[in-house]
Amino acid sequence: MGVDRIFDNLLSNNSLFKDKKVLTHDYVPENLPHREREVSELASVLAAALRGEGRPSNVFMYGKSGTGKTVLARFVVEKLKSKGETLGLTFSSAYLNTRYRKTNYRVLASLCEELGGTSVPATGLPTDVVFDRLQKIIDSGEHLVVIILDEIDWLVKHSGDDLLYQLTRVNNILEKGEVSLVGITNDLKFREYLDRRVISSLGEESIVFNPYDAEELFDILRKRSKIAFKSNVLKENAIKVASAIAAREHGDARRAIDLLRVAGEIAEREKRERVTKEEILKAREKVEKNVVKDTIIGLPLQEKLLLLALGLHAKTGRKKVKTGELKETYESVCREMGHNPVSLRRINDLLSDLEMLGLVTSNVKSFGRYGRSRVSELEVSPGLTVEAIQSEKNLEFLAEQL
DNA sequence: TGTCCACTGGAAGGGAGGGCTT
DNA sequence: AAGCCCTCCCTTCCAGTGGACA
Repeated sequence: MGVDRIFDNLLSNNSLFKDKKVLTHDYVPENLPHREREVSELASVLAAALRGEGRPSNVFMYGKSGTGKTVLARFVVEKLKSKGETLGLTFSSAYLNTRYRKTNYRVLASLCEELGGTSVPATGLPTDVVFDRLQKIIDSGEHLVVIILDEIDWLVKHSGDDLLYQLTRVNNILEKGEVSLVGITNDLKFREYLDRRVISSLGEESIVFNPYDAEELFDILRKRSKIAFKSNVLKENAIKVASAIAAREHGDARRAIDLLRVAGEIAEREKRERVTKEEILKAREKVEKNVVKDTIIGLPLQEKLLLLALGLHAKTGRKKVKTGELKETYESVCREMGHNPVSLRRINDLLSDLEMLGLVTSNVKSFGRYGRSRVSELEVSPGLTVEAIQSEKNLEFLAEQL
């Protein structure tokens, strides 16, 4: 096939999608079916700003992944901004996921960038200087700023709740601007990590999100697919299957939407004219794999090496490993690859990280006379781990041995 | 009942990479 | 350019600990 024709084929191939972006994660729909209660709860809190009743309370939103917390927060804040506009009021907002920016410094830097459009150097500045900058930015606006902190548990587990405390207190210092915080977490026990003074000011209001059931998912998927796919492409039965699958996985709407998108892509590639149950089932496997793979690919080198060591243990049949044993394997992996191993103390921290990502489970267990250790276990298939890690060139060799 | 193992996890500090001030 | 101070990632040090075993 001539090079010039490679793309011809892909382009001429009649797409099954009408508007594919409707099936991506950052798409915010026109309305949020089955979340009317939550929408009105958040809206009624934020409405204080519209009524001129001063700063709205900080809000805390809990619920498992894919229950609509993130999209709802963005949705309501957007509505608030546009309603404000009609009343001649200005609001601004910032959205930040602390899973990827989990130090105080980086959170503040991101907020400065998003609210003030000024870039902050990656390191070098004292954190309190960045905090001052943020304060000035907010104050110069002379209006309410809504800060949405998603997956806020990552920040707190990694850096403590000092920053959160400072942010809840910042209104006392600000002269003109005001801040309302919307914290989002899928860790239902999150409160336990917080200092009481933070709970009392951050948890002024809280909204709990329950998982969607199969019927609700079906309805959501049907509405989305009407916009996303050309007519008669997606069979009703396929939507049923997708919603049933997602309902079983704690009602994760995001996963369900992924299923539709990937199923559509599979059908296109296989040059089908319809998306059926078959494609959904194929998509299911692929989506699961992709989530895990992307997570692993994004890992720092040392965590990948650790994961490989866990993979080696899983391969030899002893899935549960004490940290001491894991360290031996990990060190031989490092030797093989020509990397310097990190200390035992550091391994512990890395394991905690991997556990938060859901790639590993671990429990501290006592073996009485034989000491006390964390027992870790790989939660994903060793094969998939290797596949993902192979993308890192210099690890290929070792990965082959698994 | 006490001992003692094999760690865990907090605290402090070092050095690489970097910005700000003079 | 020098000197200072910062963050981030990591190390070193160490007190603390659950429970099998003597």
